[in-house]
Amino acid sequence: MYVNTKFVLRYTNHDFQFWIYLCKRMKKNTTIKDIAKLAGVSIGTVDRVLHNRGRVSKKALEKVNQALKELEYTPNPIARSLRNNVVYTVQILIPDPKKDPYWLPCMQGVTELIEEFAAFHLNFAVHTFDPSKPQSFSNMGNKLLELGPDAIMFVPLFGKESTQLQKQLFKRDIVSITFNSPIKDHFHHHVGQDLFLSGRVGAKLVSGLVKAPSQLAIIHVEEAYNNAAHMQEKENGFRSYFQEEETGYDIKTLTLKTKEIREQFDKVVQTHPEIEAYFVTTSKTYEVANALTQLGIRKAVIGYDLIPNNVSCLQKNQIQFLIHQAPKKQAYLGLRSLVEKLLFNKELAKVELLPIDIINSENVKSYL
Amino acid sequence: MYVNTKFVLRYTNHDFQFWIYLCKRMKKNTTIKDIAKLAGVSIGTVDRVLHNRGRVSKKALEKVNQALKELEYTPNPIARSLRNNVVYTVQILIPDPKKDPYWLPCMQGVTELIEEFAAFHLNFAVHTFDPSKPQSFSNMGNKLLELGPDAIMFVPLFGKESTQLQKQLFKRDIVSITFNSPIKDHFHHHVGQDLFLSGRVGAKLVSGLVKAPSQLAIIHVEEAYNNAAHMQEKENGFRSYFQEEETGYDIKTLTLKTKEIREQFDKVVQTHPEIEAYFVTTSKTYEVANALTQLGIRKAVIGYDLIPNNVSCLQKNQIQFLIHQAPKKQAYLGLRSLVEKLLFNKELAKVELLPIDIINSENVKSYL
DNA sequence: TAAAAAAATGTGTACGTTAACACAAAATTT
DNA sequence: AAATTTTGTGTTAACGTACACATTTTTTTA
Repeated sequence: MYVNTKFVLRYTNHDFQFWIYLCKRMKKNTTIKDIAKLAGVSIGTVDRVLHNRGRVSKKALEKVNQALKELEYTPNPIARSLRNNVVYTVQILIPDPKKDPYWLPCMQGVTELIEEFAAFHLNFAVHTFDPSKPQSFSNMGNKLLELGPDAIMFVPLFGKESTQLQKQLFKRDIVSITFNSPIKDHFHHHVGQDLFLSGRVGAKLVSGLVKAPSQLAIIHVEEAYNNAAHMQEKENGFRSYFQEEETGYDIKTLTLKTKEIREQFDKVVQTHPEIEAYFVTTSKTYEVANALTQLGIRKAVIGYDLIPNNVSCLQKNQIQFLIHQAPKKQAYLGLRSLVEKLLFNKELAKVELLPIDIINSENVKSYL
Repeated sequence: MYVNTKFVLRYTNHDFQFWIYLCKRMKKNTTIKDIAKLAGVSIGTVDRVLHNRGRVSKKALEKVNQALKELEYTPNPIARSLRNNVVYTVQILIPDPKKDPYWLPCMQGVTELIEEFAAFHLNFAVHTFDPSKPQSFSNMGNKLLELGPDAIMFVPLFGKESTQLQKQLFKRDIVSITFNSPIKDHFHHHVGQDLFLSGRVGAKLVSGLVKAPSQLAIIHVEEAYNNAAHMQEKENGFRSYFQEEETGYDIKTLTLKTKEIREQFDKVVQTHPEIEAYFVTTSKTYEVANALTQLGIRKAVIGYDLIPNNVSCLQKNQIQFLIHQAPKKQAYLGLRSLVEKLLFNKELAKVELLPIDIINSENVKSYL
């Protein structure tokens, strides 16, 4: 990232790669002053070149550019931030954690980042929307646009509405990043997980717990909002594993509605007693686990997310594995990328995929 | 951490906790100037009070302290760092990655951190020692002491030698942090994993793969260096799980020597064909997996660390699970804590325990 | 009581970047 | 040709902290 400090990375056994690295970094920080001196102009002129502020003769421009090239100048972000009275505003839009506890960790991730960058001139505001109402998302999105922030991070829970917001942001040159839910037309930046791969991870876990031949079920729990794409990716991954790696498993896909989940699931168990393992593609995993427990049936259950209900089932061994989507980490890293873009002009990655954490009753403590 | 910036954390539904947070943070940064003004003295006097440099009258001292209390002053680390000509030196001592690939990621973690803090006045030097020679550790340790660094991070691979180094560091008031290998007498700071818990995680994974009644084996691979404590903690955790949570499993503990591992292990398989699962407490897990493959036997194998040999076995399904000790993350976080202590006087945690990552053939890609 | 010494306090400058400002030279317009 | 605008350039004052040095005040000594 920023190279402008003196340091030594020594490698006792003279590993060459590390020596090169060392040498490259050991040079003294070049400042705007050095550039000015070498180019034979004043620092004011250098600054005008650096910021494209015009009022520079062709001759001076060339000399400065030459000097810049020779000395590999990188601005000192510390000095810049100290001097700069520019206060960047970052708006954050996430689903209301009160409607779905899954989003609570995002708040924590955001808070953590804010504290970390407290020394810089940044202005954050967190806004929430109702995850069951696309209209709520659109409304808040428009409000944020009116505030004219320098950057926005949001959860693109609704495909159409998100794309629309994205277009507006693009038009206004507002840097943006999304996290958690993937968005189809991504000419933008995103932090998330490879959902297809996470489906495969679930499949592998199931195949370890339940030996072939066996009947498996994928359970989609339909939320009020449409995260069908999300669930479908997981299903595709899950199925791909069994198609490519193992034989002897038969897989059913069942879709349940959140509100009638108990009745519907009881029916599933009655009509398909042969199902040995359930792979639930949402954080509603505990619903399946609880239903099975009440029916007095022990089957393998694998699902998503460390929300309290799921963790509780995990610890009672009613769920064998959970896949952790790490919302806190996603929010933290997304916001961090955004801030580093603003402050240090660090390039934003198109997509940043986080590791897929496997959680069981034992390591769960170490993640909370 | 540092509170001195203006920002707003708004929570649309007026969650009170977040409002309080917001209010607390919204106040303007107080500077040394504000203090001076309120106390009716010059900034020089305030500075002398802040740094206990003496030459301040009792009256002035009181006034300044009063002002400091009233305005909740926190120094701006940015400005401090810009001004400060103090260059902190940080020495790092880790086992030579050429002798054991496990340590290579540490180098990467260190490098990453160095780049991140490039804008500050820091001076890093990485040194290595031979993980099979305690003498090598002691020698390098003494050399580092002579260099008189401001902080040291090291891997306390050898108990006795590490404690000795620790004492010297303590005597000289050098901030230090250890990582990866736990050290017994820890009046110091440490980043690592709960090894007992990681043993339990392994046990839980085994119990999912192999149904009771069944025979299990814990394999310790003795390294040239003594990490017996390390392995013992994992064994204790492993056994505790089966004592407390499940019945019907019989567990054998076997200790093999690295050099004669093949012959020794073949004997184990011959004399104990009933063993259904192997829990290997070191990164030499691939040795067990390879031996089993050559003998044409399929058993459950669970072990430690994402070194290339292990990953390769994992992908060929010769190892079912690996527990990731995240050496890169450990090195990165340890060094980061150290640096933040030096630059921002942030308090060092006594112990920082990282999550215990479970890796299978599918999610392994997302960790590399 | 004056001079010298000691103590207390204030001032100025630097860190590197940024941008307003001043000023001269060149290019236009009147 | 004079007046005005445009353009190019250098100077300087912040941002907040830290410390050397200058200055003032107080105390001690002769």
